[in-house]
Amino acid sequence: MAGSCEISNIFSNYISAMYQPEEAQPPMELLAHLGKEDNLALPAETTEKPAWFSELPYFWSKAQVLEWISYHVEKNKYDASAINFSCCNMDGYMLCHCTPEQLRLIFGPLGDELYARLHEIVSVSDELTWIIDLLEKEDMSSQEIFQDSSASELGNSYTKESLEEMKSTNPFIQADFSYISGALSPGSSDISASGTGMSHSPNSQDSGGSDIDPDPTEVKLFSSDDGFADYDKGDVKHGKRKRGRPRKFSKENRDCLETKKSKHSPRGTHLWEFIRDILLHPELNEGLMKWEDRREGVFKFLRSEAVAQLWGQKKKNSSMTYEKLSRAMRYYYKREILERVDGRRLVYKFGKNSSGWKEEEVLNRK
DNA sequence: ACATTATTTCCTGTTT
DNA sequence: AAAACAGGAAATAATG
Repeated sequence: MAGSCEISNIFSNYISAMYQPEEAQPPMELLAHLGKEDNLALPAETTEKPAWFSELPYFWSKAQVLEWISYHVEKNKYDASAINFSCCNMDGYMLCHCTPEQLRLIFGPLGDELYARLHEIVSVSDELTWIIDLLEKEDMSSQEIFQDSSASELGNSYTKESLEEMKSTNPFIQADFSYISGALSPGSSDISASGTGMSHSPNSQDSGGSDIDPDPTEVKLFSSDDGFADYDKGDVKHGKRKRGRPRKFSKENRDCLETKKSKHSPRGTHLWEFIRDILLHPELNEGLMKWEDRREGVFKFLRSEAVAQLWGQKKKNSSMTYEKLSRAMRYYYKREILERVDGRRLVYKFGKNSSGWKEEEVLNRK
């Protein structure tokens, strides 16, 4: 009941929240707990989610960037007429690479605020993913993590400061970024640093697709008392599971029905887009996949099971495997979203019906 | 309520 | 022998 248990739940919640871009569960609630029960007033006015709400700034589209800017203009009661909006034609990736000076140039005094808020999100996400990493990789429960000396230091300082701060400044942080950097779980031994992308996995074997990842059935990210418990969970070993997509647990949606989602298939919801986005952000993908031929759109899975786990997390399906993911990939051949590359294991190629991966396209934003 | 789309799951067989 | 690859078949979730 006390600390550790709670923290474990908090993280479970947080993680599940992050891996689920559509269903918004206000993270403030969780953060408030971290901050010791309720010492912070919740800026509850988050009934509706902006488009940038659920994604990592790197992946914001131009429209999302604009929305984000508008949000801060409003919030700061800033005089928008002073802003040259023709200069705001950038996507999240570009935005993230702006210096404070550049932002100040475009947005005036608001530029500093924007820079601060932006990097708050980014840095917090990095730290969060570090912890998530530990949870996954070591197959530890979060209690264990927080009892672990070094981890608890990090965990605590981080929960207290960054989370609290970020909460007070940006209530919307609940990014989907985690799907990229969340399970960068390197080897099964090297826990050093991963969230910010430092180590280049030296092992890019030629055919060892399934490395490090712990047994998929062992991944227990979600604690059991929160509605995620009964969710199929793939009893892969014992009884046979039913065929087809795992059934959705539909509880847990009590009053959040008021926030109706208008967009049906938001960007990044398809497997090939997910794969593409990993490829497009090598600084975050920590050796999950790599381009074999950037021009031609040929790529390779380096850590196939890890990618599958990530995909599973995004889809809230803890029993995803590369085998199943690859079946979906093979269906893309017929639709020409992918082209066949035979003879080369774990290698695929984007087809004419895929988009957004070519260098030109990337440079011209999404 | 029904149809379609995009997977997800399972399986058997083949190839590397 | 262990992974991947191939696809067929069927199930399921979300959408239209």
